[in-house]
Amino acid sequence: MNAATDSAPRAQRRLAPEVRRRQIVLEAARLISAAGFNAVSLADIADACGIRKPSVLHHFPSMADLLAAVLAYRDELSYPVRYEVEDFADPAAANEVFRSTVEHNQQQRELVRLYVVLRAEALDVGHPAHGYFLERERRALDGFARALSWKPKPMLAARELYSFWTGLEALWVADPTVDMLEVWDAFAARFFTIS
Amino acid sequence: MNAATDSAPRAQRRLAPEVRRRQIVLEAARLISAAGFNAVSLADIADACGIRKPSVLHHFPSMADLLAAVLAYRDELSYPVRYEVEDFADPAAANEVFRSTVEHNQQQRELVRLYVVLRAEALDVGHPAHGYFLERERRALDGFARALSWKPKPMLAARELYSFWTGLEALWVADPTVDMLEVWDAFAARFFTIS
DNA sequence: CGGCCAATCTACCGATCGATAGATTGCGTC
DNA sequence: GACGCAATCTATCGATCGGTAGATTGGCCG
Repeated sequence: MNAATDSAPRAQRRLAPEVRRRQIVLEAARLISAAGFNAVSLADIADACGIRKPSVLHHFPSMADLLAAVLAYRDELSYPVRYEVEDFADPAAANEVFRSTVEHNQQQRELVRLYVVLRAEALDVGHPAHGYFLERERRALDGFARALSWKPKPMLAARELYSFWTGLEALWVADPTVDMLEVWDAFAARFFTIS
Repeated sequence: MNAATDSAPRAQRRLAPEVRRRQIVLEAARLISAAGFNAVSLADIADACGIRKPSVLHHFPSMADLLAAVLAYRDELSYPVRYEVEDFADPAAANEVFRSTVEHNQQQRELVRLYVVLRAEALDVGHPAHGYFLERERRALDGFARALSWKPKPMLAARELYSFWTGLEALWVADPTVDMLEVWDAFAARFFTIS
């Protein structure tokens, strides 16, 4: 009955700061993506890591700091935003860039869910991630508009594409049986044309 | 300095149960649409109504019951779902029905925001509104597919339309300067065609 | 092997959470 | 004008919230 080597040991286990910090961020991201920031407590995160509340706060001064670290972790894992770099004279090429991102995101359910859940929660001006999503949304729309500069009204097209994009992710998060690529292709077949 | 007739009086004011219940639901809907159910407390709602916490619980046994009443109130105010009744052999007619709903929703910012915020929060299986949105989403998609039965793949088209629809509402909630009708028309010009 | 730094702990804080018990009082009815 | 129902109140509960203070101890370095 010795629990010294169990998966959830009682003994005090030390980890290198960077390792522990990483673990905390990963567990926090997992919990927050499942239920939202407002529904996750310091104790929940500590439990998930097998440590106590003050140990979490030793690595992150406050819950808001931890959330910031989770958002930074999310950015770090996000698909490279090629639509801000490349040239998009060719609609078909633009389509392929967006399409491959959809393909990539379909392998990252937790990260997409984190985005969907936090984005809605952060609509509140008082939410600690409000500013983050304000800025991120602005940059995304600008990038989309640049990638759609061959359209008559690039910003209008960007809003249309961004609406469909985020809506599709939300639908997929709610129902994992949905094939995002199939729905994307149906939309893209009409959207990525010069006419 | 007598506060007896002030807008926030200290004196005990009685209201007819149905009136008080209505007030509580309205204030709860307003607060929840702003910050989400998880961010609103019983005390917040009581304060907004100018009463104490136990008085709120006198009319609604628990917070979950109050949330259910808020959702029922939302349904009651929602635009009549004509796409479940009418015949949609004509794509242009279908477009007009959806379009008028977008037009209507653009006058109901708080209600739309309530939907957007709660929908994301309720992705969590443990959320008190989880079942509500599961059922609602299913019915919406079924209704959309029926209205799009002239499409080669009605359910695929329904998913595409629903993704764009909800995404557009989310974008508009985040940025009220967006003209939903303009973006809708850009999408609909390509979507509601037989080709 | 001894000493030090820091990762983690126990214990606790005041505030707030949703909810309950029971007293008060507004108000319609006879 | 007295009665009784019920809408509202005060007071309080135990649990939990994010966060702090200070003791403990693991593990590296000399």
